[in-house]
Amino acid sequence: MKKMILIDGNSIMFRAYYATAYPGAKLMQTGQGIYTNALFAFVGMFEKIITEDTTNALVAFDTKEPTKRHEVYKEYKAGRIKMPEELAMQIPLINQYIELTGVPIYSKAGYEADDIIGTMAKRCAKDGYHVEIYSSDRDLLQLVDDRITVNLLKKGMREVARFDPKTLFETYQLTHEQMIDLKALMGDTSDNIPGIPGVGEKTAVKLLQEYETLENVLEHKDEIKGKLGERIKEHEELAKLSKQLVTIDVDADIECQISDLEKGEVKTSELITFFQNLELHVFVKKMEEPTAKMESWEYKVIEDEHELGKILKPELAIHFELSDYNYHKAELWGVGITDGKHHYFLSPDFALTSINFQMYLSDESIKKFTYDYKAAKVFLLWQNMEFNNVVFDLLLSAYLINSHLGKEEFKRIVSNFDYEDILYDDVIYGKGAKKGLPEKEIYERHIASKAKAIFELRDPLLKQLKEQEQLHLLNDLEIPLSEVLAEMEYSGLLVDQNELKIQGKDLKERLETLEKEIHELAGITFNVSSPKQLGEILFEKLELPHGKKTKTGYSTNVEVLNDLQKHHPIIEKILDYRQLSKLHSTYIEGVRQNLFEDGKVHTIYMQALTTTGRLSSLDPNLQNIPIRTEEGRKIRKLFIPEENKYLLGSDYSQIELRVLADMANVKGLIEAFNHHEDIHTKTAQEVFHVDEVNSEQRRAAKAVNFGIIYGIGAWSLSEDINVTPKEAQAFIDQYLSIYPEIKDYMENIVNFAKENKYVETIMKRRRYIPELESPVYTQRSFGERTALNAPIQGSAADILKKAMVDLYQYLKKNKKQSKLILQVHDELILEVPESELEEMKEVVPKMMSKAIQLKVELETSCDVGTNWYELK
DNA sequence: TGTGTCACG
DNA sequence: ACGTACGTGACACAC
Repeated sequence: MKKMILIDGNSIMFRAYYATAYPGAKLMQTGQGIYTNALFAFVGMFEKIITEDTTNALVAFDTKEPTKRHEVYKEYKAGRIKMPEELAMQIPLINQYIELTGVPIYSKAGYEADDIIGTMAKRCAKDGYHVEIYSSDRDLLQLVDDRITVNLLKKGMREVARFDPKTLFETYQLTHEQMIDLKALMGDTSDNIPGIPGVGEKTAVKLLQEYETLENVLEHKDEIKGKLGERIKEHEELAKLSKQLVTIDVDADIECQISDLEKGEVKTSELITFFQNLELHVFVKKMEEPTAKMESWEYKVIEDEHELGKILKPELAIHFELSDYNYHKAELWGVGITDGKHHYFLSPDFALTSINFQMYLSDESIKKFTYDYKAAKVFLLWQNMEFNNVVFDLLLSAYLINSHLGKEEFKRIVSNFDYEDILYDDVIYGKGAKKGLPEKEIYERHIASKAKAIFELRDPLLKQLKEQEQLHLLNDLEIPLSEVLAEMEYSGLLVDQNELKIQGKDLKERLETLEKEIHELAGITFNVSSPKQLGEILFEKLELPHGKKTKTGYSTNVEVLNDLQKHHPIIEKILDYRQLSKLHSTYIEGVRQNLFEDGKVHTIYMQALTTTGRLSSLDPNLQNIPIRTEEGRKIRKLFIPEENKYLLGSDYSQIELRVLADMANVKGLIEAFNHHEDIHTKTAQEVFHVDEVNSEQRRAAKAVNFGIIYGIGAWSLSEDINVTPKEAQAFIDQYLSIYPEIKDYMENIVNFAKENKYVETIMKRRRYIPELESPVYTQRSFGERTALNAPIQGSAADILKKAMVDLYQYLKKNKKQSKLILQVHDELILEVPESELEEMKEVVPKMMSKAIQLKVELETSCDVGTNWYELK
């Protein structure tokens, strides 16, 4: 039988909006602040309804105009809350989406979507179609018959309840005709339909089971006893009016024809662009799947040394496809190679055993292009192979052009440069537990296609880098840094396994004791690690005064707990428990899980991830090892140098403030720094007009100095230094009058950002700030703070990176055994043999200080120890 | 998978 | 009326 799908657009749209706009939810938005939550949920539902084999369908919408129902009953739908602005803004998007799917849309002034659906349903059923209606409005159940099925969306939108005459009767013990009378009797608050006051669903069903129809109920009204009978007699007219209102018009005067309901072609490429623009990437991925790319190019599988020998030459793009993001333990899935004209695939076995290939990759005089040089280089180091003289890295280049791209996957990066001949990794390999290799031809081609993309994007990206004056940044900073980081990661950091065991055992025991004590004090056992359970115990069972609440319950963070210390002895224990369990699970267990057979941890420095230009570290994160509390700091004893070596650490003193002093040309700061004054004390002296600064004053001055770097606000500063927002504001004003150049800088940089849509660092690293154009205040304010902070944080990152490259080259040139092993944003840690200790104590801090020439000196400190704990 | 929490610069 | 400092990563829990 021919199938016709009729969709109640309004009803589904509302359901889509409210499914994702529950109280406290943060509505989904694009970077520009366009709301997309309703669209997102609508598409999800729509895709389930409209499938590839749908041939006939219609989406019906209401219009704003009054309807016939308003004419007979002016209170119709009165009191209904206005459509939220956030939803109204999405209606054009939803319409646009439907149009792109090829499904016809219809609406007509004076008619509700219900009436359009009712009328078309009957017409189609008469014409021999089987009709499937989709809505979340139970009113439509009156349309059910042998040829019309109504599907009601359930709450989570995950499933639908399907009603045909049989299931309808099973569910309500009523026929479809009786559904109308049911509503007429009980009314409907959401549409402001009165029904008979005092009659609800239960009573209405009972009446209909006895008398079958509303008319028959009214006819026999005198038989009905008691209050109910009185009410029916009294409100007979209301019931009749209600019936008129709830009856769907199945013969509406609409010019929509069955022939108009043919589904058109999906406008695939436009739809992809639509989703891309609205940052709904999940749907973009789904679209890519069935639209396999035009196979307008061929690749060749290279299987022997002879063939390989013929294709190896300078300036090939080479892509190593690895099974896992953690390349220290990943396996190779294949290698893609291209010279721009011919494209090749190498199997993992061949690539890793070929002598020709090994020689080629390690050759320092042959230039190569790749994507994620560091990943390939480290992977190959584990295979005892080298990868040298890479002069173009697609990942790093894209990251420099727009630092937001670094977080994206290969496909999304290249598609940003309008290169579309690439599929998503998810689509090829699956994801999560299901990740694996598909058919040979599919993944070989995918891997070769990546090499092709690297090659073809090289020229345009280099051109753009040149225009943005960033070639230096790529060639002399990021690519050399990849080599430095590769060696650091591969070298790894040795862990004292005995210390790990001792600290682990100690922490475990103390945690068990604390847990028991906490349970005793609470008078009940519960999971102390569960913020939910803890909140209930503290604020309901123990009735402690609760502070702020979170989305899901009571807040139990350190701040809240500290304020509760005096109320109950349990709090101190909980704070201890929290601290120790953090140390145990994140650091002791974290390190243990990431230990390699060589007794070391091999972190991964993400070189193209942060939007500011900093590195980040993972598996394990070695950039957040505790130091602020003595208890936590002991974790640093786990990390030791190799035998007969020392750890040497050197860090910049207040590099970000110095960068600010330089970039904003702040006379007062420059002078203070160059006289080696304590900058916070100096600031306090100026701000408070005193010679002798007390610790409170210094703390406040320090908070402002920091706050300035983050794009300070009076409110947050007041929280930080415990004064009223007004006092904090006065404090900031005073600060800015002492350092007027900072005030100018703040204004200038925000204006620059608004004009150019980006800000840049000393070394021309860019960060685009789309939030500045957002209509949403919080987004825009965030953009302004970012404009202030990114150049400072980013320049400091540039400088340390430069120092790393300089130092690495020095060590290499002078054939030193000392090597860099850690970078923590403003400090470097090296492993140094005793014989080089004295030299390195000189060289390392000096190279860091001289990495760049600023208007202020870059001071550095230097410490040596036999474990990380001993540094500083 | 999202949330709360907390470790670092 | 509203928000309420920049940049990260990891863990446990709850759904």
